[in-house]
Amino acid sequence: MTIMTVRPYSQALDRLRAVGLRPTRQRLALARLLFDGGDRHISAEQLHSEAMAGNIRVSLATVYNTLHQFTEAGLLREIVVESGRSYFDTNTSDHHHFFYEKTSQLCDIPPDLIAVTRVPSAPAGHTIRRVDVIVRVDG
Amino acid sequence: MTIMTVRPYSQALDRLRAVGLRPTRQRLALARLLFDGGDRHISAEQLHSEAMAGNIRVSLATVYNTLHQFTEAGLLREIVVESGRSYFDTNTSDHHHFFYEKTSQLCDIPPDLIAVTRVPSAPAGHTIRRVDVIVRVDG
DNA sequence: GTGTTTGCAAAGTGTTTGCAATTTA
DNA sequence: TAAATTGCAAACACTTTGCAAACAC
Repeated sequence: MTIMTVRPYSQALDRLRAVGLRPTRQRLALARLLFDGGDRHISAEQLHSEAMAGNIRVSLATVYNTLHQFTEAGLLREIVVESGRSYFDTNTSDHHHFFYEKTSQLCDIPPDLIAVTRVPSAPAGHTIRRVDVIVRVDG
Repeated sequence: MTIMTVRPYSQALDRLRAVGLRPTRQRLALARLLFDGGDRHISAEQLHSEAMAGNIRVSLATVYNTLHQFTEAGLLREIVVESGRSYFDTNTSDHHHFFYEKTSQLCDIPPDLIAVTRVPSAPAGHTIRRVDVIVRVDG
């Protein structure tokens, strides 16, 4: 039995087309999970579990590949806060993060709530790629 | 053949005593490698290699244990910049980092060269543990 | 059809753990 | 000697890879 639900329009297909990634079943399904629910911070294993829960057959290897392709294409931003696990942020605009160490949860800090001033210029021969600010909170 | 060199006084023993860690041969040797050469950013495997190169017999497991004990004791600070590898900073004072993505090298940014202003207060029920700023540069 | 993408299972990397043997105080 | 520490090897968690089968255009 299949229950059909009316869903809001998904931007997944558009996003894939915009960056020139072939909209395969797996990529589309993952893109929907990632982008149709507002800003998310998610690990590969979490995304894979969600896919399984939603009856989307995707291998974990494909989830990893897809997350990296999306990141390279600029649809995602990778965040490193714990050694041994990567998170991917669907919000690719300029902002920073709270990290709840106990629960391993990430939470956006809007750019107007925090400011890094006087960023030193990059050492000779180097370019600043990004400035990451992680505010680590306990509890 | 062994070449003896005159070395400056090592603070390793004092540091271990100060934090109440039993000064075993391994801990002393690692503390010397860590603290007698100025500020360092080092991974467990790197430290283990240095120990081997210096004819100090320490197992990798002990290097990991020791790094964590030192970190808990406040002698080191752990820095996460790449998923899958931890670095330990012998400089535990308040400062931030350049991270050279190509070479995976870390470099201190003195606190007076960078400033995070308007750090948002921690969400209710939480305390800010630390604010990490990573300036990622390529090359 | 042709080149791309997928899934699987195996391999890889960095880290942690259990426990007997050793060392320290 | 009693308690803490070490080393080993196995276990771990997460991630990547190689390659044949499946898929998209």
